[in-house]
Amino acid sequence: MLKEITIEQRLTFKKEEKLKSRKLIEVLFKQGASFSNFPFRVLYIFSEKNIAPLQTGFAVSGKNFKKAVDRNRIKRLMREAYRLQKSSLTETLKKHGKFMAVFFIYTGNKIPEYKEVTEKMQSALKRLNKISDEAIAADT
RNA sequence: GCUACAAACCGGGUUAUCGCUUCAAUGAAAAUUGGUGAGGAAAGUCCGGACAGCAUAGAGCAACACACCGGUUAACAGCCGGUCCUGAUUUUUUAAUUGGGAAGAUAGUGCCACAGAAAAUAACCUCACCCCAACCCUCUCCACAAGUGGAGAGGGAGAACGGUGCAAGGGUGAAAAUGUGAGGUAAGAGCUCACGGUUUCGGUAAGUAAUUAUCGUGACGGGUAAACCUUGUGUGCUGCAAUGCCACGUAUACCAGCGUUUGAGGGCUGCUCGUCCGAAGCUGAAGGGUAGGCAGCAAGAUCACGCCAGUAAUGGCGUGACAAGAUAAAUGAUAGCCUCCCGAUUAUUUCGGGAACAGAAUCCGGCUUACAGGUUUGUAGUUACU
RNA sequence: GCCGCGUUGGUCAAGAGGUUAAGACGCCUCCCUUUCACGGAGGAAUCACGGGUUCGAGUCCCGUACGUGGUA
Repeated sequence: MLKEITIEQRLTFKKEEKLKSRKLIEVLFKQGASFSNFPFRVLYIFSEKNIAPLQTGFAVSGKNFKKAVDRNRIKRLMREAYRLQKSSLTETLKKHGKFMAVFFIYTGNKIPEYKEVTEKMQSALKRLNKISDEAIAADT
């Protein structure tokens, strides 16, 4: 089991997988659906054809964290947790030719521990997985 | 050695695993390999530049900034050295360290609450003297009701008003016309004199100069220019979201105003001028589209070391180095060990917690603010040893 | 990134360098009323913070903190 996972794939987070298009972000904020899973608020939308099946962005409010150092720290933790756990969602999207844009916003007002971020990210991704499954089922 | 102060510098290290940015090589591609990757403040955006556009960057006014002296620089309100004034600290007290200031108040205007006679023209009160009415005393003459009245002369007394002196004094107040003593006077006064104080000008000595010392001469009329202002010097305006190019995409409908050679409007400046564009549209309002890429953009007032000039800031020469370039924005995450700090336990140790301030966005020179801990140097104090 | 503007009771705010810092709404205390409301009397401000100029700063100057606007 363990051997298979390590050989199977590399857990990367490349430039193509980052949500960078200003236009798509605007659409996402205007029309995208959302749910909140404290301390995250997650926005998502099924998009047109794109260079990668899943594009993601991360944000931290400047109101809660005034120092750039703190914002960077939280974004890095979120990115790391996402990178290590996103594989299953990407796989299902790939299989069915779906494209998705997701945005994570940190709404808490304390700098979190890495452990906490991983746990919460896991549950958030699970929920996203469920949503995409439902969407695929509705299509077919 | 310890303590205090000041200056300069450093501001975690290492191993493993998994990632990110960018560059190079290989490859058809996927990718692989190798290099590379935050700061002293990257911060605040407070000054000064470089660079770019605006006409070739022009003129005047306005506006803004600066202001002891010398040096330094690409430039500055910075920095270095010095002079004077003023506050704070310290038993080196005629000193040291440090904070703040220093063009002009004799160019003009304004303001100075309350209190006070008065806040700047010197007025007012008070004071002294002169003039002088009432009044008092004495003498002479006249009248009669016989001790009073009137007139005149002399003397005393000196109110109010007025005149002269206009100086000192006047409970205040942050601030009131140079302080003390003597002379002088009707009373007084820098009115005069002596010793001082502040200061203009001139001479001499020292210094590049600010200035200092000293001599002579004159003056002595508050404060405030971080009030307006005057003088001198400087600044054209806008900023890399500047600017140039490529790609993609749309639509200018309706309304209002101005104008069509008699010149609307525009060229990123508050106004005026000048100048250029403009042979017909322009502006406002409303609406539509795009918000992708490349250049700018990483070799420079660059950094490190050494030598030389200089008190220093800084400059010159030589050698070596190439040292982030992202764009919803990389420079990281986890674990262990070492180092340091705090707490508990304490011969050692062990356990728990923590790792200063803080994250490039066109680039430099400064300033300001934040900063655990450490290193070095200098000065002062103190103690011990030789 | 770059360029601006502001900060006065709980809130909205006025305030030519000069006595004890207007006003409105709200809050608290007391009076009136059987009680509530209305009405009346009174109270509450480190003028964001730290320096400086001045005899004297909410006001003028410098710095800091916080808030806020514009800009492809």
